[in-house]
Amino acid sequence: MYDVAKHAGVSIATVSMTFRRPDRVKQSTRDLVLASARALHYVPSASARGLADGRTGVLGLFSFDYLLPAEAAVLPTEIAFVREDPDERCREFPLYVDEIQRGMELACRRHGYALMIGGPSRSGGADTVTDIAGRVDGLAVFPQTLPDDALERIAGRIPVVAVSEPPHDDRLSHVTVANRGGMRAVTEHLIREHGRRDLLFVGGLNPAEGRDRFAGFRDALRAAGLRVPRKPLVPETRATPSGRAAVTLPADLRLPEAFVCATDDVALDVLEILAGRGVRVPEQVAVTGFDGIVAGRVARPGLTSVRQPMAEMGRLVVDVLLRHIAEPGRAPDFHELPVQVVLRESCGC
Amino acid sequence: MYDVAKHAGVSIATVSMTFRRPDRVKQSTRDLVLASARALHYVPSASARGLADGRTGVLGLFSFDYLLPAEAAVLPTEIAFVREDPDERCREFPLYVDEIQRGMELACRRHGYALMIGGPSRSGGADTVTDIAGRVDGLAVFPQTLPDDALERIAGRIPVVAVSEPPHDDRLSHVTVANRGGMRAVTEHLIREHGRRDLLFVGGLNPAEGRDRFAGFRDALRAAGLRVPRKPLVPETRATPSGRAAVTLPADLRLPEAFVCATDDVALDVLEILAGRGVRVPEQVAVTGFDGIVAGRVARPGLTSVRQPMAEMGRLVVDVLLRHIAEPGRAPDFHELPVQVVLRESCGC
DNA sequence: ACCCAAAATCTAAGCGCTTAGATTTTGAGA
DNA sequence: TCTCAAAATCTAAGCGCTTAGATTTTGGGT
Repeated sequence: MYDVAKHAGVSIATVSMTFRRPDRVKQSTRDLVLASARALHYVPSASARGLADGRTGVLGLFSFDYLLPAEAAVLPTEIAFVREDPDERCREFPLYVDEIQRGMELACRRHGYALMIGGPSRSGGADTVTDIAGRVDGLAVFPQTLPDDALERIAGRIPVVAVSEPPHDDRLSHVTVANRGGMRAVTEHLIREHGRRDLLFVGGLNPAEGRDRFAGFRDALRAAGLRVPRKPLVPETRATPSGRAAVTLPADLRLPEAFVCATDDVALDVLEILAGRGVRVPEQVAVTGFDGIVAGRVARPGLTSVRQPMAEMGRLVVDVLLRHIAEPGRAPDFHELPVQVVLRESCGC
Repeated sequence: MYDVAKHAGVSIATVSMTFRRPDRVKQSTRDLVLASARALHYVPSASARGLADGRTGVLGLFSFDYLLPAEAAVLPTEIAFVREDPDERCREFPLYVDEIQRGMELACRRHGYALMIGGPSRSGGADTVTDIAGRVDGLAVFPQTLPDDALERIAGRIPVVAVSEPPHDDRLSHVTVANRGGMRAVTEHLIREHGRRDLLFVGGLNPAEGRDRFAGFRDALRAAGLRVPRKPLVPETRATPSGRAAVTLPADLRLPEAFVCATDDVALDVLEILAGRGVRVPEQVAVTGFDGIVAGRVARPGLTSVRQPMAEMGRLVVDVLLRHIAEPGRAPDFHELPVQVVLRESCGC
């Protein structure tokens, strides 16, 4: 900036004004400054600006600790022909968090913010997060990515919204979905439309979310006058070749009339296990999921699921952050968005 | 930091050292400082650090100007049941750029960098990009997002790599794929394995990329001794209800034995048009795409395509950026990655 | 030609950190 | 107990911007 000022024969304040408040600078001066900036390849330092005016113009997203594929996949140097890509690929991307992220990207762009994406790395989560937190004006975090005390520390400095997580800390804003109602709806569908009465709930990996969904499952059974189980089936997991944690089912498991799964991820694993055991879905047993991820439509049979409005969630997360940035000290917001039951083949439809 | 220093009874230099070079601080002092930091909810300012040491620890991605969906989608407040989601949804996400982005995310995280995502917004591209450029240590840009002069201006300040774009400026690093060889391979597959001899190349929306792919198409025809067309069919586009630009085909178009499309996006539009006209694929005509996007596997029939190694590209982009950051003044890198032909039903397989 | 408010521009004080280089503390060895 | 190099800590000078408030310029009215 000093160079531009010298080149244009003005003070640095004028250069700054030219960019920040062009209306306050005489036309001729403005042109002069802009010409100099162009000539010198001037790129303003966002760090300096952020330091000077106390805001960065960036929102942050602290995302999952994705499995990090092996350092360098060995690529064929020749052009290869493959019959079909393994289903596995869709299981890793896009997940529902990716769709929420996309929603945030769009919303950020619309509001003139950039989005910074980080997540826990092997070096340990707490450090990385203050790293991110120090760069942004507001932060969205996915569940299970951060210890609560780190969250609160950050929330004391900048707005934080917990995404896709049942409210568990009233000092944080929350954006979540109708986990309970959605699960109840899909369960009732199985009962009413497909006459299934022997339903088994298969739990997921996130206990908090799963709790609400299990409650919805029980609501449906209770309303239908069926026996209401006390606990979900909590499956074991194993690591797939690619490193993903996949659910396993006991070999001697009695086959219910339907597996009601806490997440699509679990449901897809269940579908795979059943296929491996020669069990036909939905003829012998129905399977449903929750989330509405892309892999659910690629699967055969197509997975009946409860879709979260992910893009909308992302948008809302940004709205909430911006609102709290504009209005510091505002009380935390709480939003629960509606869901949609997507009927495909795996429920019997 | 000043508060932490006061609270711990040390100088700010010691606080800084505690975080940057812990080995240079006595154990007892370090504990004291960390305790104070925790007590005061200290979150270091990345702006200040970036300003002081000249690097931000962030890589940037300047991405497409996605179509921005209408402000607030009206969500049902009741739980709705839908039979299936329209294909349209997969057409918008994830695109191949999203998969590259994901590759960058992972690579960034592995190297302790954060990733900042921005793109042109309605307010005009050139401003936003210096905005992004000023925040990062290196920048990846997708094709057609920026005027060349803006790119060069930035490249004069920080490393820039053009992603998925044939080299067209030797002052920039490039990461691209075997567009020509890949297209030749899939075309030869149609000719050799399926006996198609009357092939029509349908151009895409990115002329530069399309040029190489068309060249590969011609290579295959020439090698097979078939008549080699001078030009691709460049289709008109129309806006879909959701705002996407979809390809159209002349109503009186003579049906070839195969549509060889420059991108999956075009190929999927072609599939849809053909379905609308009652033409059976692949029985009456084969269709192939290029890119390997997720929507291609969701489509019926499954789309035969040439898959780019997108995750790998993202990883490589990050490698190139980091290399140039570590070694300023290094000459631009150029990488062309191999592709894979994915055979599904639309080619007749 | 002169006055004076409005417009344009400038001066200078930070913003919160990093890091040479200066200063103080430490503790092993005499 | 004293010495002195090594270890620990501190002082202070920026990093490149923003923005009050001070100063200068402008130009319409007399």
